[in-house]
Amino acid sequence: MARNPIQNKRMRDERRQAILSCAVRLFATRGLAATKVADIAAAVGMSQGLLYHYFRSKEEIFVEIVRQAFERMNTAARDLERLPLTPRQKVEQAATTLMRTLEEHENFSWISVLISTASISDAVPAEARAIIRRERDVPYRVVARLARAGQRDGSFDDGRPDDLALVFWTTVKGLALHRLALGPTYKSPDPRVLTRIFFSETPT
Amino acid sequence: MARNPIQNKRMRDERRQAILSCAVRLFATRGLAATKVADIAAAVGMSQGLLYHYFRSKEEIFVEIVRQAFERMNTAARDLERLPLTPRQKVEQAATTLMRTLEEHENFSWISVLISTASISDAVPAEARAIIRRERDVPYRVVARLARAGQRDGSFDDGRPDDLALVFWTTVKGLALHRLALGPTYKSPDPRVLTRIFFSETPT
DNA sequence: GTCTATATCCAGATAGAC
DNA sequence: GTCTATCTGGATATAGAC
Repeated sequence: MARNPIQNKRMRDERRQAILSCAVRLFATRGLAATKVADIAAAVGMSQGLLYHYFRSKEEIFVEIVRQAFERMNTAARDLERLPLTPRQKVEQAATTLMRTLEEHENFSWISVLISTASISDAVPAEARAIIRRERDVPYRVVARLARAGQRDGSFDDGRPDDLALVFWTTVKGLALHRLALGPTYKSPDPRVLTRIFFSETPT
Repeated sequence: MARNPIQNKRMRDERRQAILSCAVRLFATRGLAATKVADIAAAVGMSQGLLYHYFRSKEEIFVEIVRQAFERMNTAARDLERLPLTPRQKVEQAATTLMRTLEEHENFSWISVLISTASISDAVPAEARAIIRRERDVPYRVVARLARAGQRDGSFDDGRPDDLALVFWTTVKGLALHRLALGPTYKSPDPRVLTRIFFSETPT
């Protein structure tokens, strides 16, 4: 019974995703170097040898995680920008969504921390570093453009748009870090602590 | 010519500090596991073997860094709290000092990142984890008390004090991360992005 | 105190049976 | 595709000369 080669590929892709999602948690909590291939294999429930049929090396797994993370994050940022909403509504939606995601999807925090630490590490694969350098500015630029638009239409307070975007995202990254440090105890703050960066009061 | 045993101890302590300050940078940028003892020894300019006359292991170096970092940070936080200033002035001073430190002393960012990542890692020595659990809340509590005081005397806006403290410190930690990611390009934002967490406008 | 040399261990990657 | 067994390199920590 010869199997469909397309189905074969799909099963292979699913297996690769399973490996990636187990590895994210380990890389984020232990770092690349301290994570053993044996740990990843155990987490996903396969032998160490088999793992090498899906990825050529531990580093390749890491690079693939970084690649996918930026793809999703930057797509989401650009999608938000295109929605038919006012700058103020976009910022409010972003803040609410981020606070909720932070609470509900632990995975978001893991990936955030993984990228954050990889950004400053010189112990990550060169290819990962290249992706990071190329992609990391996108969400900052989207928020900076939002800030500029909101200041133009008068609904935002003053402040350098680049500064505001910086504080916005560093707060999100900081909260992700905090969320993991606290574990299940964590409760996201009111989204207004984020929107307040851009405008003081919130009358609808 | 027999040497003074007190002088001997002082020289030994200085040497230990030199090792620690070299190791901070390496641990922060590579993580504990990826930092080789040989790297630390090379950075401080001694042989690998000699390093073991000052510390029993790589992990002991790490623990000592964490211990000293919390000692300094928490002392500074408690000192600020005791100054004869209004809550508003204390927050403004903290924000200004932190933004300036961030820009001028790269070391602050390294230590901040080291502690942040160590807080969520389960690949750090148990003793380091114990210190972190015991000490990490101190700065949050100081700022939360400040927020409460400022709300009582009417100079701060509303908002849950714990939320405000959380956002304050996560922003600082996030900026430290960003500062290292950017390198010399980095320029701190206006301190008002921090004070704005507590009160909207800044008339003297 | 300082070095060089080395014992020991452990993890990444591979080979080859099923 | 999946496993077990193994090769190999490299890093920690120690030993011992100076």
